[in-house]
Amino acid sequence: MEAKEILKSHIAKIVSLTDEQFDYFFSHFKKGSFKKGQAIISANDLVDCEYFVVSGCLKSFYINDDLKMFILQFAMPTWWASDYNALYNHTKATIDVDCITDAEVLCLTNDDREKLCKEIHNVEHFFRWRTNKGFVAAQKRLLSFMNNNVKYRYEEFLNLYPEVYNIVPKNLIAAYLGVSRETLSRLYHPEK
Amino acid sequence: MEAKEILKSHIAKIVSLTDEQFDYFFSHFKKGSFKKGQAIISANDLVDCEYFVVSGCLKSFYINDDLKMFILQFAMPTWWASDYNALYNHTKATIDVDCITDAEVLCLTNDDREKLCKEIHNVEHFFRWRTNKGFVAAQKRLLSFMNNNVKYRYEEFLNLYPEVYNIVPKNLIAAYLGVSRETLSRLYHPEK
DNA sequence: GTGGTTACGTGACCTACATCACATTTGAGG
DNA sequence: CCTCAAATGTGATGTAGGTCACGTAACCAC
Repeated sequence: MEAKEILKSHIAKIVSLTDEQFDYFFSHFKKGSFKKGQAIISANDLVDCEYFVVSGCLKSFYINDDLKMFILQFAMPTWWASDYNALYNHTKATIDVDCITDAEVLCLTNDDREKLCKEIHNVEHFFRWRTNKGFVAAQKRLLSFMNNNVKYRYEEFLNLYPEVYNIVPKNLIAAYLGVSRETLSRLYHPEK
Repeated sequence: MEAKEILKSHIAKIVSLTDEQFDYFFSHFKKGSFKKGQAIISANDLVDCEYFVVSGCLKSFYINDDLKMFILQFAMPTWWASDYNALYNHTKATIDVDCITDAEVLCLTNDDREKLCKEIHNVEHFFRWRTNKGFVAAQKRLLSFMNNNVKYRYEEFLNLYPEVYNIVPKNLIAAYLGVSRETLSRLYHPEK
């Protein structure tokens, strides 16, 4: 399936756009192809786009002063990624986005999104819906963080994102769970 | 200032509504008054409203099987609160919302919000903006959780929400930070 | 007032997870 | 098919923060 079709059916699940509306909407996206390991956003960049994943897998992550990595989000096909804090507030990136596998994405600038939201009411509805989802997911993850130990969170992750689990190395899953890779390893290889 | 004025100036910071539009918008809200300690949403309730705080302070929180409390959010005047997961997905509440102090709120049902978002484009814009803010804040908190120790997070909280810090007892702040009240106490009373 | 609930302080001890160190396996690229 | 880097396993040891226990102080409600 083409990038355009993938985006179209993704949007259609939430709002109805006429073909003309969708074509107009789509005309604001720019295709991008990236290789495994390649950076899409780097800390201190100016961020002006968000990225819709057509194929492959991205991660968005923060690197702290000790060079420890924390993964905010994985992004599989039909998911969106960016440094939303930087994007919305026109500040420099504090997080990185890069490719876990080769990936194709569709880029949409912040300005174009805002323009489209103004011009097409249903587009604004779509983006509101999407953020609502993201907000609820983030709150759930926060609660799980406070409430559950690593083992539970690991299994929860496995159930929630089996398709990610199958692609992503365990050290990255550890970085998503906020735990050391050693501890994660010991979880499913109980010593002795 | 009246509830209506407070809501009006809160909205006006983000979008412009005509007076007629705002009056119509406002006509969908129902006033509510609650006493300190009173529950607004209880786990297993059906949730059909979200709440705009006019005065006082609310908390939304989860109680786990060991009866330990985790605070998702405080809500001061002009902030919004609900069990958004339950509200958006029409499921039963898994979190509670109650009053830390006497409080006045404006209630808006989910159906009315959706109706208003459809009818008035700018209203949809406002709610998209609001959730964007919430999403970014939740992601920041998540990162801080993974990256920083309790002491740092406590000070961060203090800087971010000084007005909450002055109202709310420390055991609730501990529940927000996801830490035991004993540990929090030892932080600023370093034992000799 | 007084009694009782809620907030807060602090010591002793426990535990989940981090860190460091090193060995082993895997897999992608030449 | 080889090589080298990345991913993974595992032991020893350290530590932030939890839990339990108990005591004091502050604040209602009556």
